[in-house]
Amino acid sequence: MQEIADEAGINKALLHYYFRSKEKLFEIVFQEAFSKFARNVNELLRSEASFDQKIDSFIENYITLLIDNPYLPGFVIGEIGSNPERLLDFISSRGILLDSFQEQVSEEYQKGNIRKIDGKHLFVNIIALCVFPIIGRPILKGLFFSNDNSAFDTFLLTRQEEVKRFIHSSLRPDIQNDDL
Amino acid sequence: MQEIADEAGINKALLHYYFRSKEKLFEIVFQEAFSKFARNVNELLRSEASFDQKIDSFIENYITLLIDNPYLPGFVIGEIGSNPERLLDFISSRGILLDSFQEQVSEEYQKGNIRKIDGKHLFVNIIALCVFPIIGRPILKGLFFSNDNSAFDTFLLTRQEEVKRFIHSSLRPDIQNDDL
DNA sequence: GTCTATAAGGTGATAGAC
DNA sequence: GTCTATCACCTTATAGAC
Repeated sequence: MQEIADEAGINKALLHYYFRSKEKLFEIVFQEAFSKFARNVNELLRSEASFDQKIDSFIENYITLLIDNPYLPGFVIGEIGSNPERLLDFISSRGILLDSFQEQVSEEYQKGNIRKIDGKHLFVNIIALCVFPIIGRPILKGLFFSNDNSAFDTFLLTRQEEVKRFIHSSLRPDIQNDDL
Repeated sequence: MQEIADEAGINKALLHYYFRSKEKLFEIVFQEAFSKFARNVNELLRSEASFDQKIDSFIENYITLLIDNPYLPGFVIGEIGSNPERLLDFISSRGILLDSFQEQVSEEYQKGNIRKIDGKHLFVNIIALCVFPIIGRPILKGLFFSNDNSAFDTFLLTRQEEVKRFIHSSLRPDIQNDDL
């Protein structure tokens, strides 16, 4: 609270006057941050784009969102550690359209467009590939680029294409000859 | 410190008697936890196995390690948030053989065994796919399996095969017909 | 609304009896 | 080695003056 008050150029008492408690302040900030993400996912799942396009634009939007809000993942993970129930309630109530995603995955398989894969795993894989480098930034930046910030930013940007390629490449059906 | 003392059935004073400070205690615990991981990576990179086998056994060992030590990732991420320099020093001094990995990746590409891919991205991808479900456990467990623990444990086990498949499938060279 | 002052409780760490 | 008592400090939160 002290650091937030300093940053805002006011004092702690005023912060409590506005937000009543640390808990309340937290909820407000968290909801705002998180709903960006939920909106992103759900709009996409409902859209009329092809499955490939959906995956591409999800990855693009999501990595851009993460680059613009680099503290969000740490924030969410802290919440996972301290109060997973509240977080889960929050996510569930926003209702991420997971069932819809799983259906779309199995449809694509039946159409022969992708190999067989469990939608749950694919969902986890996509999120993991996008989020992890943001979480691990301080370490990866050090290991890969001797702490050069702009080199790491470039890495994150090339990563957008790389993750798309990685996912699509992995989803190719096992036998490609049908198409030739 | 209070919680640790309670868990150990002693009191805070004795904890300080043994470990001098919270900082010292932390370092000891962290080193022990982390070196399990570093050993794992480095032994593997040095081994004589094929590239495919190395990836497979890394994924297998790593996910097993994470299932057995589910608090490790949260521990490391907390440290990333609070003291990334110390963590980076620690990792660098242990010397994960990143250069060796990158060389092996480009060799495999030149041999035509895999598609072109930046070793850094591949490294990040593999770790991400293994670690993320452990970090996100409380949320994923709720979203996917209505908080059924054993269902989620099964998910993590099937994930070992799934991640291997995902990686290998994604690394297949773009044109497969050469082999036929 | 905004501040100062202060309450109430928790934290890491130490002193000192046993 | 192990405990109790206590310290100096920090945190969230409130009371009350302006």
